[in-house]
Amino acid sequence: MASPRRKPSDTEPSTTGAAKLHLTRFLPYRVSVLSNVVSHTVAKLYDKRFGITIPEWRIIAVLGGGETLSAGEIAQRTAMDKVQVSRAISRMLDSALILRESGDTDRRKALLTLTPKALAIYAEIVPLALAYEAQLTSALTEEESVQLDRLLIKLQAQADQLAVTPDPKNTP
Amino acid sequence: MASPRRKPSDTEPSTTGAAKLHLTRFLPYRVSVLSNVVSHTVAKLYDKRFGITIPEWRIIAVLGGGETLSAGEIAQRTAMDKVQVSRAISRMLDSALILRESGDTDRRKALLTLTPKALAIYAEIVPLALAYEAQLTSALTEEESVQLDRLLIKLQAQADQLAVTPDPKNTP
DNA sequence: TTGCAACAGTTTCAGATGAAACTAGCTTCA
DNA sequence: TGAAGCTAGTTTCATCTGAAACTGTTGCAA
Repeated sequence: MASPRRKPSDTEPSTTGAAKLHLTRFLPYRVSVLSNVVSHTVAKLYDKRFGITIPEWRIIAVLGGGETLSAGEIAQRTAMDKVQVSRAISRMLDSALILRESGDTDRRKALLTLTPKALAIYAEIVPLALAYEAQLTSALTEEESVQLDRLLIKLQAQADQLAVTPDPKNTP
Repeated sequence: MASPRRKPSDTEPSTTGAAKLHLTRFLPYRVSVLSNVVSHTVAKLYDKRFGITIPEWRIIAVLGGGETLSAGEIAQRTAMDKVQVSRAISRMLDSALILRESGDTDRRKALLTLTPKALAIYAEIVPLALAYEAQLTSALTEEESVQLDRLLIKLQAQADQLAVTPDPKNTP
């Protein structure tokens, strides 16, 4: 059935001496798999009904309130890098979802606003997005949802830390 | 303080008539951002010290016990698609991390085993991976870790459901 | 048998990606 | 001023990716 060698009273310390690791219990793997499934599902939703990608959706989401932002500000708020934002914007210009005018004070900054067409998509897509989110969390109790919120905040903060400082011991 | 808008009795019904959506509170977005940061950090770790990618690491992880699996089985256990697995395997063949021999009974299935070189990487990498995971969860209490485990299981199950059946109402 | 559908794995193709180089506009300070 | 160095955003390049097409193998059924 399961484990071939029964006696861990090893005489051989090196061959399989290391700790074992089950991928399905490894947090980075689990988060990645969850994210993939969720993103894929959501991407299909957006693409099928509105013909937009997730980067485009994110831009619509942050500009949906009618605000005007620069590409850099969009990058910050959507956690995308500037290249991704630049490309999404150029697609959105083609499909008349966004309006670009260069700023008066600083002509490097482009001021970006959604077109009515994009605002209409926003109005339609938000309920769908929220419905999906609701379905996703429908398996959770109210209390668990609160826990999830707290855990995600903590994990994100810690992950950000570790991304900057890979190994504390190596940086004295 | 949780919910920001208490009174839905808004005075402006059409301009932003749709429900608003804050990206930073939208679960799919949050999971995606977390996954990106974690994956990126982990990928750097694996690449820098061992010159392997995450797909390769996953294959090493599932074969690390010394098992022999087919590519299809690896795909299942690593949640990668067969193309990804195929490509990772061909890279690993080049770098002598994996051994491939065609099966006796079914010559379509290739039997894959790690080489000693890969097992050595496994032995080295597992402690690093577990250390990263431990650092990631070090911000959580013991109880929170248990909660996280339960929440991830529930969310994954639900996400899988929704991936298969996008909208229950449309499938009578 | 042979014909055909199903399966394992690979390759192709077209698009997505990120790092680094690049362009253009702004700021600083000698 | 004006050279040097920022910053915003774009483009290039090399790689990665997933869907679909393809190759070779097996199983089944007429």
